[in-house]
Amino acid sequence: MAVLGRLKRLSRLVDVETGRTFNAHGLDPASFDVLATLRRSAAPHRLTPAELMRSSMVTSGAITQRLDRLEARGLVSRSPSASDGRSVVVELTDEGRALVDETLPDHLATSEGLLSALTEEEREALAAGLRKLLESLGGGMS
Amino acid sequence: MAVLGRLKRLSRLVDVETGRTFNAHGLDPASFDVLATLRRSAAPHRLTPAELMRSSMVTSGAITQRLDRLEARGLVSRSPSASDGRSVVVELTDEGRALVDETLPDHLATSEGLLSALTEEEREALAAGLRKLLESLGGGMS
DNA sequence: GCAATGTATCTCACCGCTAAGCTATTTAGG
DNA sequence: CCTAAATAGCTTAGCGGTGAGATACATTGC
Repeated sequence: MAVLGRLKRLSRLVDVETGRTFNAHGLDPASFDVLATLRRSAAPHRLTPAELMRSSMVTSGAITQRLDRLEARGLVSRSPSASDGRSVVVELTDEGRALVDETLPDHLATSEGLLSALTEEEREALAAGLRKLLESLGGGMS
Repeated sequence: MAVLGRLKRLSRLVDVETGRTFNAHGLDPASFDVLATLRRSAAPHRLTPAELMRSSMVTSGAITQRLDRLEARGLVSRSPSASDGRSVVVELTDEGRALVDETLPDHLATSEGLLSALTEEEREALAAGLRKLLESLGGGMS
């Protein structure tokens, strides 16, 4: 049972630490989440709000508002989908790509730092346990 | 690196699942957190807002508002501290104690269910990894 | 074809938290 | 003493999220 409590506390600590990195680049975790998801997608880094929503596990309303903010800052663009009249295509602007490319290395370094207490073996054991739990809960894409 | 992503997703899933249990008893996670912390404290289940704040890792403003809600529902009482004029003593009412006692078994069952995919050995490995990480991050009380 | 259902996105009211700042009280130092 | 700093709790503005619902378009089955 101590497992779930630790999981929660650790997740919170990780959020705080990674959030610091994002702030240093003028981003908040939610914005970085969207930008990084777009960046990870195949060039030309275009996704629909629905895809972003599934990736981020937030509601459609949250995605709309995140995109509003990012679009207002010129980091992403929204344009109507050619193939589906209900849909929208979200794309990283040059500025958005530059910002996420500048932030990502720092974020990776922060992540690495957070795990530095564990040996490679321990990390794998932890990752395996987490994956198994995620799979059992149908959390998708482990 | 997959570790941190899984950690976050799993933590979120756990929040959703445990939240369902709390809702079934007319509680939200934040309220249950306070009630359960009070219940865990030695009889007569009294703590100060500052103690609750440290236990829950939220800001003082959040505790004030949680207590406002709980007090309005008659689940806790607030009275001035006899020994420190700045301080307040929060205490479970009979009704609050009854509600948390009714909810706790369900919560434990839910928690157990969430971990049911793991063997005892796997749980211990996971717990050990999480504890080591928490310690390395100075998260306190592992 | 067309009605019924489903899907994609956005809108809006509400909610809980944070961060900053307030008041009141306690503690520490000159 | 008595001021200065620390601590306890509360207030409030603002933020990002949810959940319900609206709108528009797409798909399915008759």
